[in-house]
Amino acid sequence: MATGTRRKRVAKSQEDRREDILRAGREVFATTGFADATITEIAAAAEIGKGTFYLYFDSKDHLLGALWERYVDAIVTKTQDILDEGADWWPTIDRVLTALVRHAAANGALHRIVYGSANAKALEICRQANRRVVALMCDFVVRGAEAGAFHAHDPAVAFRMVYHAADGLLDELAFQDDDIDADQVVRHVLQLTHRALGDPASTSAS
Amino acid sequence: MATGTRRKRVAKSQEDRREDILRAGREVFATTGFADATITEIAAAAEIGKGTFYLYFDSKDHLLGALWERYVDAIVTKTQDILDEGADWWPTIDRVLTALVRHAAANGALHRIVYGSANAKALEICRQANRRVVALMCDFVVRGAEAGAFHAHDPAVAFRMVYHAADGLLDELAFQDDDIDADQVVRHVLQLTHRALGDPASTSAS
DNA sequence: CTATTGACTGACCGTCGGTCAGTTTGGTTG
DNA sequence: CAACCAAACTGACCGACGGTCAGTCAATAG
Repeated sequence: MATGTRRKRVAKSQEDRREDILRAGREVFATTGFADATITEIAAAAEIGKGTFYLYFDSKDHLLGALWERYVDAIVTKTQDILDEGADWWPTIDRVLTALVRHAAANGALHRIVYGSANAKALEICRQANRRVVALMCDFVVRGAEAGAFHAHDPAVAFRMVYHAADGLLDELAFQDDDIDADQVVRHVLQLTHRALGDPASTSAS
Repeated sequence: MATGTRRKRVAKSQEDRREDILRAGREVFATTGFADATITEIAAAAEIGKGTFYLYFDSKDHLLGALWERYVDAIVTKTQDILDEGADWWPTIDRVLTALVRHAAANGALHRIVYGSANAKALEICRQANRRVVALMCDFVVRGAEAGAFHAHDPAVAFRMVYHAADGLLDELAFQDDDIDADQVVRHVLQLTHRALGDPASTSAS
C-alpha cells in the first residue's frame, strides 16, 4: 500500500504485547499480590523491559483497571443479552442477577485482587467500570416500576442497594473460601431483590 | 514511691503525643489525600520528627486504622446503648440503623478518606473494626428471628446484606455531595431493612 | 546497500518508607 | 545541688520502587 505500511515488523504485534502484559499482570497479582507486585516483576513475567511496560500502560493501577474492564465487559454483554431476550420483568431480573453472581463467584481471584489489595486509584478505575452495569440495570428497574412490576420508594436506589448488598456479600465470601457456593449467594440475593423491589409473592420466609 | 516511678516527665505525655499525631493525620489526609500524604508531612504537622511518628504508629495505614477505630468505637457504644434499652425488635433495629447512617453521614470526610483513598492494608484494618458492629447486630437479628419478629432464609446474612447496602449507598453519596441528606438515606435503608427482614407491614410501596 | 522508523531497553533519578545511633529531656537519687 | 539514667525524641541515612529518556536495534523502503 501507499506510504504508511509499517507496523507488524516486530516479533510481536502491539495487541499481542498487550496480551502478554495483561496475562503477566494476572499471574503476578495472583501470586505476589497487587500491593507487593512491582513493575519490574510484571515486566519480567511478560518477558519485556520495564520501559516497554510504560508504552502499554500508564501504571500498575491502570493495568489492573484494564483487567477489570475485561471482566466488566463480559458482564455488560451478558446483561444486555438477557435484557434483549425481552422476558417478563421478574424472570429477567432474576436471570441477570444470577448471571452477575455466578460470574463474580467464578472470578474470585480477580475480586480478591481488586477488593483485597488494590489501592485507591486502581479501585476508582474499577468502580468506574462497574457503573456501566449498574446504569443498565437501574434503567431497567425504573421502567419495570413504571410498568407496575416493581414497587419501591425509589426503584433505582433500591436496585443500587441490592447491588451493593450482593457485592458486599461476595466480597466477604471471597476472603473466606476459595470456592464460593454461588447458588447459595444467588438464593440470598434473589430473596433480597424480590423483597426490596416489592414482589408480592416473596413475603413469606422459608 | 518505690523504684519504678517514672513516666510523665516529658513536655507532652504519650497520650497527648498520640492525640497530636491523630489530629495531624486527620488534617493532612483531608487536605493532601491519604495516598499522597507522606509520613514526613504528617510528622511536620504534628510538630515532631519522623522517627517519633514510628514510636506511636507502625505505618500510615495503622494511623488511619486508629482514626477509624475511634469512629467505630463511637458506633459500637451507641449501638450497645440502644440494644440495652431493650425496646421492641423493630423499633430497636430502626433506631440502631438510623444512628449508624446519621453517624456515617456526619463523618463524610473520614468515609471519603477510608473508602476513597485508602490502600488495601488500611482498608483491611478498617474493615476489621466494622465487623464489631456487624457482629453485634447479627446476634440481635438472629435472636429476633428466633423470637419470631424477623423472617428471612438466613437472618444474619440478610442483615449483613442490608449493612453492605447501606454502606455502599453512603459511599456513593459521600463522593457526590459534601453534605449527605442523612434522613433520606435512613428512609431508604429502613425500607430495605423492613422488607429484607420480613416486616409484614412494609410490603406496600411509597 | 543506506536511511528511516519506532518498538524496545535498562541505567538513572527523585522520592518515600522505615531504621537507628546519637541527643535531649526531666525525674530521681544521694 | 549535681550526677545519673532511662525514656522520648530526632533526622541523616539506606534500600527500594516508580517512572523517564537517551540510546539500541530489528525491520522495512527505496
